[in-house]
Amino acid sequence: MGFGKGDHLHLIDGSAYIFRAYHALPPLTRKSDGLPIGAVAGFCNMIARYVDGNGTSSDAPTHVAVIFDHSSKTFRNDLYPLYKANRPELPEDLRPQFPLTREASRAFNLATIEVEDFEADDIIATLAHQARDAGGRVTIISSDKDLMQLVGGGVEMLDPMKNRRIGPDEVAEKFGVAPDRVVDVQALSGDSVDNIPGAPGIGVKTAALLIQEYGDLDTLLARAGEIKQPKRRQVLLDHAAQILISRDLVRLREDAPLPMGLGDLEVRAPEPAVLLDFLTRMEFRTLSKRVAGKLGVEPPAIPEPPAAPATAGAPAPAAEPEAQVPFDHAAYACITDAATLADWVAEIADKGWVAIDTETTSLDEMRAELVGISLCVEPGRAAYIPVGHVTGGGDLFGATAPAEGQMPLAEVLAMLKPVLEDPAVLKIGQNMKYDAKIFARHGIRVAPVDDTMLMSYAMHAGLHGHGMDTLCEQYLGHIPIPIKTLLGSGKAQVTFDRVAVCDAVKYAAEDADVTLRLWRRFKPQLHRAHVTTVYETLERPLVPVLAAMEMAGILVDRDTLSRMSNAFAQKLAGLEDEIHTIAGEKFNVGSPKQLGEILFDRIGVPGGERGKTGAYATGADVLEDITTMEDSQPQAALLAARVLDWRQIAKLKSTYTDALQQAINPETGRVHTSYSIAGANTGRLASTDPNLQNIPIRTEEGRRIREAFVAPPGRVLLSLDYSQIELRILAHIAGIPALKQAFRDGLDIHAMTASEMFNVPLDQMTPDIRRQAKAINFGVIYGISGFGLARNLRIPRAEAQGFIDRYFERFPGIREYMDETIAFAKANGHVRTLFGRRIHTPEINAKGPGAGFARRAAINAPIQGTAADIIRRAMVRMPAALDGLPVSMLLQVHDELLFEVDAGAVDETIARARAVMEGAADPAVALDVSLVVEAGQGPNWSAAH
DNA sequence: TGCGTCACG
DNA sequence: GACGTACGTGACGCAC
Repeated sequence: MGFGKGDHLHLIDGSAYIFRAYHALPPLTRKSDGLPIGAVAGFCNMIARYVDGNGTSSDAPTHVAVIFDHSSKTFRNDLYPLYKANRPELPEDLRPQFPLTREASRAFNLATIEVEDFEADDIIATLAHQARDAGGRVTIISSDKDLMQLVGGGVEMLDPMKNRRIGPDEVAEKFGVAPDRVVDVQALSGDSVDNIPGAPGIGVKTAALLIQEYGDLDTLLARAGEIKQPKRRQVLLDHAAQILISRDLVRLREDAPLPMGLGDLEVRAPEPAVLLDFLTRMEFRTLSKRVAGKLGVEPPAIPEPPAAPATAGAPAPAAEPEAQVPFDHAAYACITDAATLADWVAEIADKGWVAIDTETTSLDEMRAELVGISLCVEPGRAAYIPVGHVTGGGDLFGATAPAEGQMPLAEVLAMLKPVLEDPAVLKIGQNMKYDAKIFARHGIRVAPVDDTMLMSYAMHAGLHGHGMDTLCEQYLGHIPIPIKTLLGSGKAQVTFDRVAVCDAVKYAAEDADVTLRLWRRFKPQLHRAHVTTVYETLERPLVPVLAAMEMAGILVDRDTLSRMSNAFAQKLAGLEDEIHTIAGEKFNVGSPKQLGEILFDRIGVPGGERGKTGAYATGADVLEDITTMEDSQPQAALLAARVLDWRQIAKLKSTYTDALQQAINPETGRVHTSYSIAGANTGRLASTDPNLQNIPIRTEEGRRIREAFVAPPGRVLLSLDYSQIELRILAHIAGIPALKQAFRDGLDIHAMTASEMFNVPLDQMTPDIRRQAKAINFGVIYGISGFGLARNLRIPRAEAQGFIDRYFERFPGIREYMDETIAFAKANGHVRTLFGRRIHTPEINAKGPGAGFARRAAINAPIQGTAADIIRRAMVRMPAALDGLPVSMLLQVHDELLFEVDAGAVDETIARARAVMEGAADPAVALDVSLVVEAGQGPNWSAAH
């Protein structure tokens, strides 16, 4: 018994495991008595996976311990009473699970350590220290950044979720300094989670810079007076004591009194009787069976409680967490013959649902070729049907041949089509719009569908992304096989058809498996989150509508773009020469860094603010200011003016005239964008590849790009857009009588605002006064601040604040709306639109500047989100309303819908589409303000406006 | 890959 | 009283 050179100690951060397990799993209870055991179940699964992993690892530990926090109060509370003071209260159903997790750890025969008055982190630090001194190696199984200070000299970390090793390089990447200086950086930057104060206004990046420059914290504090930036200098001088306390709080103790020595931690196999007894008492059926199988003993019998009554529709949540059915890649089938596929199809039809996923050669659905299809009908049982895999391609000519043993694509599709189109079989996907488009290109109309991405979006917008990897990790506690491991990355990246079939099976089938598990979890949660209506009316029905719009695409005239590109190229060359002459030297005009150095260092323009990277800011607002310095800085003023011209043209050329030509699909001759439904937190769509929601319009030169978006002969483009929809929604939600009346009277709303605020009669309104009022109106929607308005209008801050105060005075209701919205967000962690869409605001109760962002976002979200809901409702109803007319809906630009229609059907289309749009809130919400839609038409998008 | 910049609503 | 600030997006080029 002992520990020395060649030994390898694993230290498992048990407390972190518990919290991870608790949050990853639904609130499960023990069947027989209702004891909450979700966290214990998750904990056991993680430990079981860990033990299994060691069995097959060539780098298995010789010693291992699981470390827990003893209680929430430690010596750090004596150092700083507010330590961890803003931690939320421990959930009621978690506390009783703590002793059970200790018991679980012991049942797996793992040394289990906790020490009064010390955190788990200190015990880990102490053990790591001892093991290192003894000449052994240490792996800390945790992703807690607070442990990163221990890395180095034979100690490394392993992130158990990402299965990623964390060595000195990874620590340096996170903190910007070597592990031995991490404490210094943390002392400066503080930590809002643990309520460590640090130095106000200094984050990790600034802290790392300072430590890099001065070597260590003590030197930095001793020489703080030398710091150039006045704010930083003052902060360090004023808060030295607080920073030193912070260091004591973050520095881990290496002298925790331990109840055992390293030698006592030798790896021991579990005692089957002890472990199975524990699992049996917890009533973990699946895990008991699995563990018994591994240990080669008979699984224990656990009496099955009486079955719950069957419910209609979606299946009830699994009795045990989904994680209890392991993701076992070996259990996934590869379907290569018709008989097997027929069995699967029969089972799908019988079950009434299937999770489905397609593998293709491209993310662009309009160009992607189908490579394989995966199916899953119950957790853990999934299959992959390869149809388009190839072999070869490595030689000079890249010749390939179809991989052997694949069913013909046509036969597979013919067999699947009946279930895919069967109204009684629900097709479940993750981002189904993608798969539906692939199938549509093969003549299959997939319906009905459910989409786990959209379910998550309806429930969790603002909390996290909704991609499969995120959802799987968050809700299933599992990291799916990264696609990169199959395709590689960068230059060496290949398309999915080049992946060996046996590798593809594991990856593809797992995706369908994950999707099905997510669906079983999310489906019953929708109504508990009160977002069933949102999902059923604003998300799910939008999938086929958007798929049709994207497949239709818009006709773009390549010649027009090409001519414009050439003209831009000439103009750019001329401007570039001129700019170089003015500057007196050649430089890259497109480099903000080089431009800044010329303006501020060489020419000597006063001011010049540096950004995060240390380069001067040279944004349009900065350059515009410089153009006004004709008298004092004539050279710089001229240079700035020409650079602004150059930038505008360069933007138009690279982003629009050049890129759009690339985006024209060779088969259809049209441009097909892709809308992300779950991209923007507020409910807005986002357009990508290419983005057709930011085609220029504000300047004359830019607007000409829209002339390249055309209708084919005999047809016209038709644009319908909501007039002032966000201000109308504001008038309704905040209940502003003057604003509502103005909309009823059909007034120019910005002029009315100006008149009301500045006491100018409408018939004496000047464009400049109206412009200011317009900025204030928008400011209100954005969660106005004096600073922001001042910057926008380029007026003194006090004056801007005066405007805002007057606005609140003249339009009572706005202030109340803002206060109530923020209070709601603080109490509930989310805000809602008029149609019930939830937008989470997790930062609203934060301490730092994040709270300011969150407050403004919370004010804006119900307004922007309600507008987004309204146009979604219109879009969902549009196909039925336009049925029979020779028209296609092509694009959505937040408050505008663009159609392509036969010239003879324009009036009828306008009438029907306008009725849908103006009535889109009905009958769910009766708006106090009517919605007004303006229409325009023409041979191209510019003319249609 | 992150940042600065700029296009849109 | 200080903090940093208009809301929501996506794409491009530069510099690392």
